[in-house]
Parts: sequence; C-alpha cells; structure tokens
Amino acid sequence: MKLILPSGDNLVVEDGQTGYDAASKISISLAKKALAYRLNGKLFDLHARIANDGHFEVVLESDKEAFELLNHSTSHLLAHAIMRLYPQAHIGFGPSIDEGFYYDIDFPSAITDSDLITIENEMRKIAKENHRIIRRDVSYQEALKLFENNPYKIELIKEIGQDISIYDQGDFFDLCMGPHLPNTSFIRHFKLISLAGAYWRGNSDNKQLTRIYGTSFFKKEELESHLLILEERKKRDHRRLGKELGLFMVSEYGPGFPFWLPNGMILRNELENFWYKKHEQEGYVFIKTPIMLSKELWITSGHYENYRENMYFSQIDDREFAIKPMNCPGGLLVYKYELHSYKDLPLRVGELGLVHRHEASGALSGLFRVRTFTQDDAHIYCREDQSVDEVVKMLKLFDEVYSIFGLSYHIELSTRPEKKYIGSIENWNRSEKALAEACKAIGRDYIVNEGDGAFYGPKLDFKLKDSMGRIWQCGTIQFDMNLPERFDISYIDSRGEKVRPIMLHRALFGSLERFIGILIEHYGGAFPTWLAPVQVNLIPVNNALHSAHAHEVAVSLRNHGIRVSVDDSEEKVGFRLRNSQVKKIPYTVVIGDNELRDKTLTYRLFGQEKQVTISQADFSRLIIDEIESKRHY
RNA sequence: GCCGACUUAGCUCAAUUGGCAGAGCAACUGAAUCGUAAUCAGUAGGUUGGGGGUUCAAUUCCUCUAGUCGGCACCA
Repeated sequence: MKLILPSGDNLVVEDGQTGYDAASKISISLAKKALAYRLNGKLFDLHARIANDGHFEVVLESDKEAFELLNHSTSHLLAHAIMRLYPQAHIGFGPSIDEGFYYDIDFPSAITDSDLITIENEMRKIAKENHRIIRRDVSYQEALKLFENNPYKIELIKEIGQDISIYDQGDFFDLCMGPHLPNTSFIRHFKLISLAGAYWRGNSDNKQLTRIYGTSFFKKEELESHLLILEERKKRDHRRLGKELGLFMVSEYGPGFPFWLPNGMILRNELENFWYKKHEQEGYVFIKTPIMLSKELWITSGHYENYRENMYFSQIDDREFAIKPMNCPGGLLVYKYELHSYKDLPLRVGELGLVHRHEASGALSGLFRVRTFTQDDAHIYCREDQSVDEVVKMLKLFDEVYSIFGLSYHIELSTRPEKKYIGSIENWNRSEKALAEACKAIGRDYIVNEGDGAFYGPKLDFKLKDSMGRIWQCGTIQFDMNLPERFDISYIDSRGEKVRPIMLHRALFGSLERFIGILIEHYGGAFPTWLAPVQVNLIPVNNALHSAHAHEVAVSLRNHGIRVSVDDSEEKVGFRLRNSQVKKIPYTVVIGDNELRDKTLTYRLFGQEKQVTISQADFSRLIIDEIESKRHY
C-alpha cells in the first residue's frame, strides 16, 4: 500500500499491515502514542489493517477526534465494570457525547449515586489491567448467539440484519461500530457524573433504562478543570442568581408560573422598551389581543385538534373558552377586522403576548421552561413574492439584536412533522424552500431538523446556549400558508381581486422569560448598565456628614433617568462596598469630604479596583452615554 | 408524564447505628462613625414541605402527597 503522510512524504506498507505498523515505520514513539489512524479522512482502529492506498495520518491525544475516541472507549469501560458488578444487567446504548459519554443500562434493581463510586473504582481496576481493545467481525447468526441474553442488543442486531462488528476487551465484549482506543490503559482520568432515566431508543413507549453520564480526559488537569467549569456554571445558574439578585421567585402554589420581583421587572421593562423601539424602527405596528378566547376560534385555527393537551380551558356562562397558548388566532382576527390593500403589504404586526401552555411537570425548569410566558410575537402578512425578502429582513434584525447582547446562536430549519400537521404537502414544500432560500440569500448556515416544524408550517429556529451548555430555542421564524386559508384572510390586489396573503410568524427573544434566563446566565448577573436594576450605588463615607449630600446627588442622577440607590446603612465603607459588588451594581460611588468640597464623584466599576474621580456633571453624562451606546436605539 | 435524588431558621448547610434540632450569613438591639470586598457584642428565629403509619421515642424507618433538581420524553 502506498500512503501519503501529512508531511507529503510517501510511506509503503505491506499487505496486512496495520496503522500501528505504519506508525512504527515513522517512529516507535509515535506508534506508542498513537490512538487510531485516519485513512483518506476516515477513522480506523490503530490495529486495523490498512486496506488501501491514500492519505494516512496518525491520531494523537491532541487531535479533535481523540476526545470522542477516549469517551466512547470509556463508555465501554463503564459497561465492562457494570457487567462485572451486576452480571444480571443488560447494557443498551453507550455513545460519546459533546462533553463525555453515557451508557444506558437495564439494571435488575435501581442503583443510586453511591453505587457510582463503586462502579468508578471497578473501572479504574479494569483500565489498569491493560486490556487490548480488539475489533472482531462476526456473522449475523454468531452475533445473535453472543448476545442471546441481552434483548436490547438482539433488537439492534436484528435491525441491522447482517454481519456485524464487536469489540473485545478482556472478558467483556460489546456490539459496536467503533473505532476505539487500542488499549484500556489509555483511560485514566474520568468521572461518573450523574444518573438519569432514559427511554430505550428515545421512545416513551419503551422501557426506561438507567443512564449513567460520565466524562473522560487524557490529562488529569483537563479533568479537574472540566469539573471546575461544571462548578462555575452552577454559580451562573439563573435560578440561583434570580434569587440572589431579587429578580424573580417561584412558589409551590404555582409550579411553572414565575413571579417577577422589582429588580426583575426593571430588566423586563427595559427589554420590552428595547423591543418596541427596535421594531418600530423596522416598520412594525403593535397590538394586544385577549388572553382568553372562545373555543370555536381554536377549532378553526387547528389548535384544538393539534395542541389541546397543552391548553387550559375555562368557561364563561355556558360558553367554553380557551386560554391562548399562542397569539396567532387573535392576531388573525385583528387582520380580518378591516380590508387590506396590496399597497399595505407587507403588514408587520407585533404583540408582546402572554400565553399559557400546560407543560409536563417534569419539563419545568426555572425561567427556561414555564407554563406562562410572554412571547415577543409578530405576524407579517405579505404577498408570496415578498416573503423571502421579509425573512431576510428578520434574519438581519435577529442577528443585530443577538449581537447587541453578545449572544452566539445557530439556526435550525425545522420541516414538516410526520403526523400532526395541517395544509397540503405542496404548500409545505414551498414554504420550506422559501425559508432555505432566505438563509442562502445572505449566506447564513443552518442545520436541517427533520420533522420538527410547527403543525401549521416549517420554521427557522434560533438556538442559544445556557451556562450549562444546554441549548434552548429562543427566536423562531415560521412560514405559514395554512392559517391564512383556515381564517380565509385576503387582501385586494391591483386588479381589485381578493388574494390570500402569506403569513409569517416570528419571535426574536422567543419568550421574555427564557431570554431573560439566558441573559442572566450570559452576563453572570452582572448586567450591562442599561439593563442593570440599580445602575449607581452611592456610599457616604460618614453618614452624619455625607448622607444628605449623597441623597442630593441621587436625586440629580434620577432626574437624568439613572437608577440610583444610596447605601447609608450603619456599616463600614468596606462592608457596604462589598455588598455593592455582591449585588453586581455597575457603578459604586463613595462620597466623602473631598467629593462634597469639590462637587466631584469617585466611582469604581463592577469587578474593577480602579477608582476614578470626575465632576458630577461628567459622571451623569458618562452613564447616559454608556446606556445609549450599548442599547442601540 | 417517566426514572432517580432532594426538601431542616429568610438564605447556605450540619445533626453517630432512631435518643434534648445546630452553625455561618441575613434580620433585630446596642456599641463603634469608619475613604474602597465582611467591626464587635447580644437577641430572636423551627409543628424538620404536607398527610398517615411503625416505635417508649422519628429530621432519621415505611407509605401517600406536593414541590424542586439531574436526565428522558415533550417543547419557546
């Protein structure tokens, strides 16, 4: 075989020689460090035979695939340990994931967190036993025989229906496509993180197995720093910060129904103002539709049929009402309220709409998943030939707004669901195409998320990350050719004929609640000045001498629209200063004799030690300038 | 909804095998009036999430229930 090395040099290996042999020819030390090899871009076990000519590369710890290899092999090590400790257990599925690996296991009886330590110790023992990890190809029949005691693996084998590869390490073997590390001794620095339930093959009709999550690194320091990061993330958790900073609360009297506290209300109001201003500039008009509307409306819209389990219902006199889970049907009634000319299109109608959805109890999570939330909704009615342009406009607006907050995101195109959907397939295809076209028009990448569309149309979803690395959908742009039909809406074209418009649904924040949750974590509670509940905290050095002056300064700043507090509690300056930092207030000002005499202010910024003294007038100008430049409207 | 864990003072957490519920912070009172991340002393604070059970005795064991957390399923 003729191999081309990354250096450009050629290397010839004989038939039947492996990646290890090839690496040895380059250097023995390289072969010892090698984890696997890549041939023409494809990954192989180090000890796999080199089957053909091509570009050859040794995979080392530093390569991007190495983490995945290690974690996949660590998941096998976990399964190995479990089979030793619980011979009655059935192992299911055990892949590597972004930050580690997991394995789904059917245990004869429930295990607990404390068992993880035992399992981890057993894993260490096995790793040290230095088992080679060897791939073996077996026939379909042989595979069925080997796994006859494991119904899960049998199910997988039957589905594959042909010869299959398994991996051996010592007395353990597992059905697997590989590739894997050459030896268990590479697995040294790992930790089992948590236990969870997970349905077999992700289907809630199946039995729930026990999932063990873990993570594995080549270096001890890497594992330690990862565990430290996990701890750090917890400090940014919006639920914790929400409590510490007095932003919102939850009560057992209303699971999933958050309460907004005074500081949180400031955040909300600032965001709402920002939202109105931005959309006004983009040519939107605004409405507010009722929270509760008659059941017939929801039958017309298709929500009753497709979304009923998530809706709350109520009765007024003898008539059934539904609490709105979405704003669109109400918005459509507004559209239908008057005639529309083609000259009015595109018509962009925004609504900060309060919706209620019955989410499963187990899904609730802080502000990220709640049962009542405010969507920053808008519906755009346009001609079909305007639709791509409109989507492009939104893509640009979304990008601008997310970057004002410094948030990174990715886009997913969600297509027609397999079951519950309304409208013709032809319309769906056209809509999906329009969304894709808009992304291409401005060169924005997206992932296709097959079958994840809303029941009335396909959508572009904007996914943001929380502090735990979990991904949440925030913004969405939805293409809808169905509700206009159901509600029989139209505009009058230039020839005086009625034409059906396209309807676009879109939300930028997604929900104010979720978006604020993301922001809390993104900023770690230290909000930019324009969003901060308290922007300036004044600390008189000696209350008896300076408190009155501090209050005068506060009044003057408030007159400039700045949010100020005065901390003249009977505490030492150091203590009050510390409190100010703990509350993450952007500007802390200490006022004493000097400031009183010179009409100046001495401030320090959150998280910084540097003190700056400037005139009172300069100080208010500084803050106002900062606020205006950061919020961009 | 499902699997598992958790729920103790306002907050963060302790409490041997079942044997008198504690600490720090916060709060309150008093002293200290202080120039850039925690002054000192004292006081008060609890039907241990709720219901039922076992026991001479339950924060601890059993059971039902609510909520929360980690996941799964579902979704903004």
